[in-house]
Amino acid sequence: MKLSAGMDQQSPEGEKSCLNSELWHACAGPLVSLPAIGSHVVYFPQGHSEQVAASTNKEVDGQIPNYPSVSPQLICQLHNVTMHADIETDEVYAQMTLQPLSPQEQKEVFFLPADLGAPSKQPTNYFCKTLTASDTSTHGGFSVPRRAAEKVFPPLDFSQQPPAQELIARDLHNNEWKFRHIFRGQPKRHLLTTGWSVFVSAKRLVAGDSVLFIWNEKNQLLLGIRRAARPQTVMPSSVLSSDSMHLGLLAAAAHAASTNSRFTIFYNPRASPSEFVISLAKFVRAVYHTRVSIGMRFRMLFETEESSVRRYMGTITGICDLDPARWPNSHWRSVKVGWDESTAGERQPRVSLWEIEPLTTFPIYPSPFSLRLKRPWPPGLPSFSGMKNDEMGLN
Amino acid sequence: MKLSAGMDQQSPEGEKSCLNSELWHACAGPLVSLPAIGSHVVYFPQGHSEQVAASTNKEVDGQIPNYPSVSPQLICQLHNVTMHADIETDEVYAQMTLQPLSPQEQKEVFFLPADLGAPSKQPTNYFCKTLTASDTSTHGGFSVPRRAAEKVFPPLDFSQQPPAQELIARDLHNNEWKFRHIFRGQPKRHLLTTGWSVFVSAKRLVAGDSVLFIWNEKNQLLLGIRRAARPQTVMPSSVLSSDSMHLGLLAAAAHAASTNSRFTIFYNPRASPSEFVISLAKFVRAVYHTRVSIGMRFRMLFETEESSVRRYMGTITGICDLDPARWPNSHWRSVKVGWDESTAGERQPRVSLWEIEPLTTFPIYPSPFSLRLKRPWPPGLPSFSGMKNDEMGLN
DNA sequence: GTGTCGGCCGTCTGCCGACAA
DNA sequence: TTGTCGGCAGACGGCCGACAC
Repeated sequence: MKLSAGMDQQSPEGEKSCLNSELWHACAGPLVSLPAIGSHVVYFPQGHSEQVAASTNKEVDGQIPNYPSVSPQLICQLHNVTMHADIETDEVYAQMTLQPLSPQEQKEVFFLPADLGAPSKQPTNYFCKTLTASDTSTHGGFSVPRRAAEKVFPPLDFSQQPPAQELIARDLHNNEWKFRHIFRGQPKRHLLTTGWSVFVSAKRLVAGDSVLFIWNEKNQLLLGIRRAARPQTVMPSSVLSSDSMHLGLLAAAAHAASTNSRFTIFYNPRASPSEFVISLAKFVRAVYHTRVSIGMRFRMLFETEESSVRRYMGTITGICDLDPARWPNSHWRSVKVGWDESTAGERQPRVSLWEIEPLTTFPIYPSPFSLRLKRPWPPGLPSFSGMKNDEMGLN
Repeated sequence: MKLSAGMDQQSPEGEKSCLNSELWHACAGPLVSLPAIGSHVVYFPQGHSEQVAASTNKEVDGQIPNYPSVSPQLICQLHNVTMHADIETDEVYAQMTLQPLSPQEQKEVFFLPADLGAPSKQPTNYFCKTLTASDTSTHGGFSVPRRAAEKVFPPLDFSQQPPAQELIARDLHNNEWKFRHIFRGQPKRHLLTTGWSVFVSAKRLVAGDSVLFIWNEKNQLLLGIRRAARPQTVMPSSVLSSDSMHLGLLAAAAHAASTNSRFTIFYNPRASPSEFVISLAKFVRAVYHTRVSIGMRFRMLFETEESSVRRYMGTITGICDLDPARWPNSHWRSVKVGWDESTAGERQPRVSLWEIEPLTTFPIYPSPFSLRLKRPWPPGLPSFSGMKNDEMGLN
C-alpha cells in the first residue's frame, strides 16, 4: 500500500474509520480522555517510551541515550485523532497526528483562551461483567446479572412462557452478533444462550475477561470486550528490537520538533501506564496554577473492576526528576507519593502533577486562568526545559 | 523483566533457547542461511527497512529522511545469532547482535582469510506437504503422500491388520504432538487420524498452509508449519507508527556505528523480501571479485512450492542506485534485471550482486581471493561509500 | 441473585471404504 | 496415487432445571 504524501499514517486497509466512539470509550475505560482535534497538547516522549516498554515487556535499557536529544515535553497541535481496534484482539487504541509548535507559536499559545474540553462521557445505559468459568464453558450460556439485563436490554414480553427475544449487538468492527435472550430457570434468571458460544470462541474469551453491553440513544445494542491483564499477553515484537523502538519514537519526535512537521503516534489506553498526550490546558493548570509541596495530601482517580471510578488518597513525599540523567527538568512523574491504603503496592510510587487533585484548605484557582503567569515563557528557551523549578518554587 | 546491562536483548520469558536448528532451517526454507557467530558480516539498513515495510504493510514514506545519516552498508562483527519462533504463529525469526567495526578494524578485516562458511544444511529425511481442504476439514484426517511416509516415518508392522503405530512429533517450541499413523483404505494409503485435528485447530492451519515432517539423525520426529502467504496476514503494529520504526532502525544502526557498540536486529526469513545481513566474504566476492555488465546473463535461485530450489535465468538490464537520494552508492538491489520466463511478474526487478550467479564463458575467480584487490580500501573513507563505481568499473 | 452441576437430546466430529481424477 | 465423499457411531455442544452459597 503506497501512500500519497506526508508523514500522516493511514489506517490499515479495510479498517472502518467510523468506529463507534461510545463503545471505544467504554472499552478504554472511564479515565481515558482524548484531547480534541485541533487543540493544543503536551506530548511526553518518556510516557510514550513507557508504553513501548509495557508492550514489549522490556524496560528501557540504561545504555540507550536520549538520542537525538529531545525536550521532555513537546507542545504540539493535535491535527488528528482516530480511534481504532485491533482486528485480532479488539484491543482499543488511538492514532494521533501531532505537530510540534515553533518557539514563536509556543509563546503565543499561552495567551489563548483556555480549552479545558469536556471529559469524555461514559455511556449511561451499559453494564460490564467479568466472565465466569460457566460463562466461557462450552457447557452452557451466559448468565446476565438481573439489574444489568433490566437496565440495558429491551424489556421481554412476559406473556410468553418462557419470555425470550433475539438480541442483535454490534462490536467495535461493526460486526453483528445475535443472541437468544431468555428468562427461565428456578429461580428465574436472564441468560444468553444460542449464539453466545460462537461469540466466545470467535473472540477467544476466557474466564476473567470482561464483556460490556451498551444500549445507546439510537436504541442500538453495542458489545465490547476487555481482556484480563494476563502477564504473558504482550509479546515482544519480532519486527524490531525494543531498543530500536525506543530510539525510533525519540527520533520521530526529534525530527518533527526540529522541522515543525507532523508525526504519528499510537496510544494504547489499556497497555500504557499513563496518558502521555495531555491537553495543554490541563498541563498548564496543573503545573503553573497549582502549588504543591512535600507533605501535601491529594486524591487520585482509579478504575474499579466494574469499570467505574474511585478515589485513593495519598501524601506527596518528594518532588524531583524521574530520570535526571536523560530527562532533566521533566514534569513526567515528577511527584513521589505514598498511598494511604495497605494494598498500595499496586499503585505507582510516582505520578504526574496533572493526575492528582491536591487537597488544600483554600481554593487556589477559583477559575481557570484567573491567576496570571508570572513569567509566561523563559526568554531564552525554546521549550519547557528548566522552567519547572523557577515557576513552581521547588527545591 | 529488567535486564542486566548492555544493549543485548534477551529472548522473551520462557522462550526455549535450545530451539531445534534443523527444524528452524527447514521452516525458514532452503535459501536461508545465517552467518556464523563471530564472523564478519555486512548489514544493509535498506534491506532491514524493507522487512519492516513488509511487516507493517507500509512502504517507506518519501518524506522520511535518512536520519541520522547512516552508511548504506555497515561491516559488523556478528556477536550472536539465536533462532526463535513466534509463540502465537510459529513464524520463524532470528535475533542477531551486531557490532559495527571501527574504520581501522574494517581495513584489517579485508586481509583476513576468507570465511565463506558452509551453506546451511537442509535435512535429508523430511517432507513438506501443502494441506488440502480434506486435510484441514473436521471430517477426516491427514493423507500422507506415500513416498513421504515411507521415507520419513518409521516402518509399520505389516503383520498387523491394518498396520498402524503411534507417532510422536515435536514442534519448534518442543511441544509434543501424538498422531495415529495407519495404512488402510482401498486402495491402501497412509493416514494420520487421531490427534491430527487437535494439531490443525491448535495451530489454526487452513488449506494452503504447509506442514513439514523431519526424521532426524537422533531418530526424532520433528514437525514444523509454514503458513501460506495470505495478503492480509501481517497487521500494522499498533505499538509504533511505521515511520517511527523506520527511523528507529536507522537510529539504532547510526548510534551503534558512531560508538562502535552492539545493536540488535530481528530477521524474519519468510517476511523479508531479501536477506539483509550477508557474510562479508560473500559480499566481497560478489562485489569486488565478480565483473558484471549490462546485457550479461545470470542465474538466480528461488524456492519452489515443495521447499526445494530451482534456478531462473535473466539478463542484467542496468546497474544503478535503487534510491539515489537517500542511499547513494549503495550495493543494495543495485542490479536491474529482466527475467526469461513470462511469469516473471512475481520476481523482483532489482536484485543485489550476491544474489545472482553471472554466467561467463571463462572463470573469472578460479578460487576465492586469488585475485588481489587493486585498492582494498579508499583511504579517506570510513565505509564503503563511493567505492562501488571506482572498484567495479561501472558507469 | 448467580455459579456450577447432572440430565438429556441433537449435532457434528471423526474413522471407515468407495470412487474418481 | 490421493482428494473428496457418503455412511455411521460416538463424543461433545448446548439447553434445561436443581441446588447451594
